[in-house]
Parts: sequence; C-alpha cells; structure tokens
Amino acid sequence: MASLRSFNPRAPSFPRPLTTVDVVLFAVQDDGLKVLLVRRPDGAAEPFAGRWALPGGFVNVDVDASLLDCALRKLREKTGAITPYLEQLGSWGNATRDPRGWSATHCFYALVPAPSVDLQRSANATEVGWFDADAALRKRLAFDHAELLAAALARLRSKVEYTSLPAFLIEEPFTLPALQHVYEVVLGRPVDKSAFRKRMLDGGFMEEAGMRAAEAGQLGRPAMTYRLRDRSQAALFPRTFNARGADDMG
Amino acid sequence: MASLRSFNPRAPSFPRPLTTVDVVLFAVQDDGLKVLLVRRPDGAAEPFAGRWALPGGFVNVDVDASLLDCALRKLREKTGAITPYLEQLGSWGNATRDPRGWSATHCFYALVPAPSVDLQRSANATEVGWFDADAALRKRLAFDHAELLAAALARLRSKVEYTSLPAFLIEEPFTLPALQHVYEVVLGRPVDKSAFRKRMLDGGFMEEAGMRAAEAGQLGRPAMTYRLRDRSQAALFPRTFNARGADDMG
DNA sequence: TAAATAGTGTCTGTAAGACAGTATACT
DNA sequence: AGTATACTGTCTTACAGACACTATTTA
Repeated sequence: MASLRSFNPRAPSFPRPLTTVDVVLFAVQDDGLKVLLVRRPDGAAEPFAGRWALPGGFVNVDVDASLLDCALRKLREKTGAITPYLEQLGSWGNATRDPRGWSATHCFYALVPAPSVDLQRSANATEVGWFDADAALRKRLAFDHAELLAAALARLRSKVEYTSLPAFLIEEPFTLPALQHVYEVVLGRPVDKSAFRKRMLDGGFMEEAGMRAAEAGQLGRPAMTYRLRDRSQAALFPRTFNARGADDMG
Repeated sequence: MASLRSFNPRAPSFPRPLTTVDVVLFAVQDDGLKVLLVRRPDGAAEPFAGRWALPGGFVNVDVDASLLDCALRKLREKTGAITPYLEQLGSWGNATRDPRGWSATHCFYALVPAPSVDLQRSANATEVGWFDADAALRKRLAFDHAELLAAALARLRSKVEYTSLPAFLIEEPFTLPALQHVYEVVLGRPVDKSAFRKRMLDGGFMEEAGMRAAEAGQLGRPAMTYRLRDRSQAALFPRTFNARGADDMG
C-alpha cells in the first residue's frame, strides 16, 4: 500500500492544529474499576514530563488510515494485540491544552477483561500501570486528561445502566453471578440478583456455553456460563436499572 | 489578546491532518424536521464543487480559542448571532474523506427555533437552505456529510426519547400542545397527550409563563405557556417514551 | 349550541425491586 | 448435616399508554 500522505497542492495553507488520539482503557480487577495510565517521558522539552497520562499520541498520517485505526494502534502498543470494545467519546481541542500549540485530541474509551500479567508485560519501554479509576481522577494528570477521564467514567457508568457493556469487561465464557459483580463494581452499588438475571436473560444477547468446569476447592452449586452472541456491539435494555441520574455528554 | 498561534520549537514535525468543524443545524418547520445545508463553492480546485454540505470549515487557530468557539463562529456566519442548544456529536477522521489530504472533522449539532426569514437573510454570500432532514440524507452530500447527518439524526431522535431537547426547537414561551407537536415531528410518531403532559410537568424543568395571548381567529380554549427554567442544558426523564430502539453512537 | 382546542381522571399492562424460597454442589 | 453458592417465584410499586371525560374559548 502506498503512503497515505501525499502532498496536495489544493490543500489550504492554514496553520494546522496538532492532532492526537487518546484512549481511556478500562478494566475491572480486584473489586475495583481500573484505568490504564502511562508516565510521560522525562526531559525539559517534554510537556508534563513525568506526569501520568492517558495512552495516546499524535496521529501518524503515514500509518493510520483513520482515527479508529490510530486508537487501535495506541492500544496495541500499550497492551498487546487485543480486540476490545472500543467507542469514541468525543474530541477536545483548544489553544491552551498543549504547550506545544493549538491541539485537538480525539478521545476513545475501551473495555478489556481483567488484565493478565502478559498484557502489562507486552507494553513497550514506557512505564504503564493500572490505577483505580476514581483515584486516578484525583491525580494531577497531564494535559486535560483528568477531564477526559471524568467524561469517560460518566459515559461508561451511564451506559452501564441500560446496556450490556460490562460483558466486555469479563473473560468469556462467564457466569451470571460474575457478570453481576462487574456491574456492581462499575456502578458502585449492589444490584438485585433476581431483577438482574431477568434482565440479562430476557435481553437475548447471550447464549449458553455449558456449565462452569469444576475447579479444586470450588464451593457451592456450579453455574451456567454464557457468551455474547455478538461481540461487535452492546445490547440495549428497555429500561434503566434505576432512575437515570446523570447524562453522558456535554 | 495576543494571537493564539505561536511558533513553538517543541512542536513535533509530524505532518498534521487538516482539522475542520462541521455543524448539523436542526429546526422544526412546517410539520417537518429540517436541516441547514450550504452549497460548496464552484471551481475546479474545490472539492465537491457545487454539492450541498453541512456548514463548517477549517479551524482557524488565530481566531478560534476552542472547537466549541469554532462551531459557534460557523453558526454565526451562517445564521446570525443566536444562542442555540449546541452539543458535540463526535469526530470523523481518515485519509480519504477529503481529497485535499488526511482530514479530521469535529462534528457538532445544534437546535434552533423555527427559522425566521431574518435568519436566512443574515447568511453570507454562499447559498444556504433548509432541507427536510430525511430527504437531505438521500442527497449526495459533500465529503462524508451524509454519514455525519445520519449520526446526528440518530443522536437527536435517541435523546428526544428521554430528554427535554425539543424545547430548544421552539420559541419561548411555548404551550404544551405546541411542544408535543415538536416531539411528534422529531420522533415521527404520535405521542399520547396525557402521558406527555404528565412527563413534562413532573419533570420540573419548565415554569409557567402566563396564558397565551389571544390572537384573532384563534379557536378553542387558551393554553398555559411555559418557559425553560435552565436553557443551558436539557432535562432527563426517568424513563423513555417507548422502549428504546436505537443507540445514539458507534 | 356546535366546534375546536386545552386539560384531567381512571384503568391496565409491564417491568423493576424486594425478598423469601428452592436447588445443587462441596466438606 | 451444614454451608456456600446458584437460581426461581411471588408480591409490591411505579409509571407509561390508552382513552374517555371535563373545561374554556370562538363562531
């Protein structure tokens, strides 16, 4: 494939803003909602040197065919080749968010199952880590990344109320009690078991995947396992879990 | 205020994508949902010359302090100084959507009351017009604007199910029957009067603004008029009008 | 009084929430 | 048997939808 960049004499001579893509990567681990952060490189010329930031960086017009491709590349570089749930959150752009100049970032958020050790090991040289999402909000993140993270958290928690999104935060096949636990971690409140099961099963977006294989020392009745019928999109429920509390954007 | 553009030696030397802002401007007029389109300029060097397109254009880093400011400027240039409901829809960027090069657009959508003649007259030299939204979808719009319009329509119709957004499509003060009509136009289906009134009044986001002034030839019982308590944001309802049908993004 | 529009009351269906109960495994 | 976990049934409550009813205006 030829280079995606090509000099075009029709292109206007406007000064162009810096264009970046950032990814808010969520996972549920140890009873908490976690987010992946990377440490900004040190150096006097570096903006926000040494600060924690969302994974991301400049769009490379020679490599990235689209913003989505760019987001997938950033994910791959930080976590290895995975195919998570990935959705655009929005874009943030102004004259002051990056000291290097007028900058606009296209922000995505992604959901992956609880990170294995392998995922972290496949990261490149830069320091990366999983942080509790609400604690990360209170860190002094680079750029306006605290704002992006807050927006991603609001969007995630809002959509969890009426979609099957948490199924992307868990390894397949999964049991309903395990899925319920993920819902409870993301929402930060307990959910009634009976209502939860009715919703999930009536939704029709899962299919049975056999009884859970018995493990040593496993107590209690074995559970049915399920897998998503369509991993390409989340299912919608006719009503929310509770009354809606917060909006997801703007 | 000094120029927002400043050469910065720390800025990376990456080739930068073209950065634009487009606005999907909605209004309800003549029992239909309308969208504002502008005709692309003619000329061999112009991309999509003569085609209808969404109002928008390049971010001007010397003038626009932020993407939102840029969107407001585009609106002002097309429709005169108005303060509509304005919300970001998302961003679209790839190597091929603009023949002039790798391009990313930040797309907003806005709601304004039924356009008066003045609004159209205040437009600049370029040809502008209001088109039926669904008909505009089937036009061969410039760039990927048909896709942006489809996304805006989906988002609007989705949010109308559980927010007070249509109140921004009507002049204040308004009557409840008039507001119901706007809901029905946007949703494309009738709504039950009783349920509608209960929802709106229980929402608590409107305040009474006196009885409608009698007009000549006006038939029937006069209606109470209302105005929004807070024009800066839409209110959310605890449940949707019907079962949710479609998602708003992704 | 008739027509037109505004606004209310009442019944019903649906689904979520609460919670008690049953089922199936292990020690 | 006892305990732990998985799963189900039943009652209640909240609210949207349907639709018939009342209220207030003009012609």
